[in-house]
Amino acid sequence: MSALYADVIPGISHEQLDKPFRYRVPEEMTEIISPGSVVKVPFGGGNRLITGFVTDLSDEPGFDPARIKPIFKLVSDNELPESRMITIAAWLKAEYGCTMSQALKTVLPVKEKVQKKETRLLKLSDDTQMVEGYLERMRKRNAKARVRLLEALLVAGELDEAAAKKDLKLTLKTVKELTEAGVLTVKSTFTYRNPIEGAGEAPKENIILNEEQAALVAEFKTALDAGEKRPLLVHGITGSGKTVCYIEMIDHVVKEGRQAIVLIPEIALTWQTVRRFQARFGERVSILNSRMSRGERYDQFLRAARGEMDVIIGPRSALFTPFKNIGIIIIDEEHESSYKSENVPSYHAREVSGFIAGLHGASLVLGSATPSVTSYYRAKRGEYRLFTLTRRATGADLATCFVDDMRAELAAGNRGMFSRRLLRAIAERLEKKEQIMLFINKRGYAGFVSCKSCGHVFKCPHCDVSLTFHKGDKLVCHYCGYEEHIEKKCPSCGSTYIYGLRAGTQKVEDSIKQIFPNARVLRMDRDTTSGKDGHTKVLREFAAGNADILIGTQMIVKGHDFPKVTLCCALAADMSLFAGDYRAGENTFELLVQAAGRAGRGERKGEMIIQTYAPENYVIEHAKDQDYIGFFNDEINFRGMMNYPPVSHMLKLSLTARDEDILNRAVSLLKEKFFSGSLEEMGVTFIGPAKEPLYRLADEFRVAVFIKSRDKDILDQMMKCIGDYIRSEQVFRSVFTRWDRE
DNA sequence: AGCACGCCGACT
DNA sequence: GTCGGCGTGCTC
Repeated sequence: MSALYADVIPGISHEQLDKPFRYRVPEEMTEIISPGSVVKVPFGGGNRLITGFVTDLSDEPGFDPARIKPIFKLVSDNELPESRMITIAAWLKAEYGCTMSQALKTVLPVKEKVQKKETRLLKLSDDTQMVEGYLERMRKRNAKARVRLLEALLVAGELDEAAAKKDLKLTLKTVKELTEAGVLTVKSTFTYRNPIEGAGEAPKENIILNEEQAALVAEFKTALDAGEKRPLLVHGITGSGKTVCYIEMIDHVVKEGRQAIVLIPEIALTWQTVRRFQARFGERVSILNSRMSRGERYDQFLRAARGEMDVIIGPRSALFTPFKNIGIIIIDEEHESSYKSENVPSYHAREVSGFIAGLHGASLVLGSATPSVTSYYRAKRGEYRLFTLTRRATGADLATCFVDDMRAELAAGNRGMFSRRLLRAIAERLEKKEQIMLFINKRGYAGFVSCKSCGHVFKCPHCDVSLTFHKGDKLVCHYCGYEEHIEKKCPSCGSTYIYGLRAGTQKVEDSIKQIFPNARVLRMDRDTTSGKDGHTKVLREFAAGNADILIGTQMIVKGHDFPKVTLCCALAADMSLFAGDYRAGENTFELLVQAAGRAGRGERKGEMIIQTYAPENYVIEHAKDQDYIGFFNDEINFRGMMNYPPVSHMLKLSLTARDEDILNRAVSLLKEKFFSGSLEEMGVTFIGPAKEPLYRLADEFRVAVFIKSRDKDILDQMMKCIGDYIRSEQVFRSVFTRWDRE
């Protein structure tokens, strides 16, 4: 289908122009124009030709046809970095159901800061007499703006143009005229900062790969040279030395004149890691992180576009670095949830990487000690290649892992929050002056209810996820909206000892201090890490040995290594295990294995203790043995049985409105229109609506519906179809909608 | 961003 | 009157 009209965003960085303008597509262009094309279009009254980016094609004019102008010319350089970014934005729009403007903001995050790259300094001419004369003439002519500027300059000598424009309310015209008259000179300087500059030369590392590592790098090189398109999943246990392999792979790619993007979860982006890359790539490597200003980040993008660097290391947004010819994208710790954006579009770095790698013909490498169930599933199906690293490069042993049944503790009369084994172990470590980490799996904790006597957890009969407690006496499923009254008695064992787990880090700290009054305790949570560097400060204190016990949420488990830690305990593993989310098992397994990896990084062997009411749960059992494959097999079974991703595909549509009635009306309209039997026959399942965990937030009401199908194409069509419907119906005008891919 | 338009003070 | 500067608003 050849489109008649194109949406063009002017390549002028100004907020008011950051929207599409409709143009007619001349016949000879219809076959070759596409979103991402760069064009010249007549713009404004004088029809001056400006550069624009095609964001969309359509058959409707959608604007007064008499006023639509034709595209002047197609700049057919689809190799331009900008053009590629628009192509990526167009893909984001289609894949995640957002608007083009939202997609562009994701891909070109600092577009409005373009002028920031250049600092323009205004300086008066040295010819004082001439300046005085000019000023006098302007005073007579009552050219207020010019007088204002000249007077300010006489006082200050030099002025920053942007600041002067703002403070003195000037237009660019005034400056231009003064420049032309010769009373003023403009000195412009471009500043590019390298965030890791000034660190001095990093010591050269003499890299010797072990057999496994060498095999991995060799495999990568052969596949790349053979044009292999499938991503490579590296399953390597903690300490197997994935980073050295990455460096070798990148080296291979850089030597071919191509660039590399390395994604790392922000907490893992430590100084030491950066140094290792710097040792090999020197000035040609740069980093991005959230603590850099927008301007600093923008500088990195400019440097990349100009070809001044080869390697960028950063969080998921580093994916949008405008390199000309990407050869490799690496996602380390690929299971991390921070790779999914919490904004709109809620893209997943893994999926976007696949698309970008496709554009550039680049290799995609994913690495993890506990791969996401999705990636491992794809590897098993042959969509990804799999490489396993089994040897620990450091030679340290894995921690011994114990599971303590808290039901048994209760039966034995222990009503405290620590098992007897844990208390013994803590005492022993304190004696030996070794360190201890205690953590609570709080992430995703939604307040499930269970029986403390037999461990029975109240679950949704339809979705097989834990029900969550809502005020009053209700238990609710947050996928399908199923509700039931809370029982007074356990339906499984008849005990009345039923309630939700509720333990905070504060309570743990109090309790520990009571039992071990001489122990030095550090607590890490939102209260103790208020400052900008709050948590690094706490972690540094602990690393320096200024405390015996570190208590916190899972954030203490990620991040740094502490060689003196020989005991790590998950105080309430069930909190994340029964989080009311189909990924609860996966998140818990990953967390427990990671925690076990924290214990015993030094020469002394470590111990890991898991406290639970569900010791027979497959997640806990496999975590105890640190058996990923065993866990995966059980987990994928569950996902398949319940039609959860990755076996099925799942979309979530969130609806938010100020008016509860309007929200209800909008949802029933959707149900009426789409929740039909014919779609069920096509293998599409609608679930919900269910109230979101925070149903009422900031005076808005929030519900969600889920759509599942084993066929991704059908789901994509559904998203488009529902999106069009929402845009066409009046009720949805005051309803905010967002899509999430699960 | 850059251009036209229209308002308002100063000067022929 | 009318010339020219400066603010305002629009650009498919």
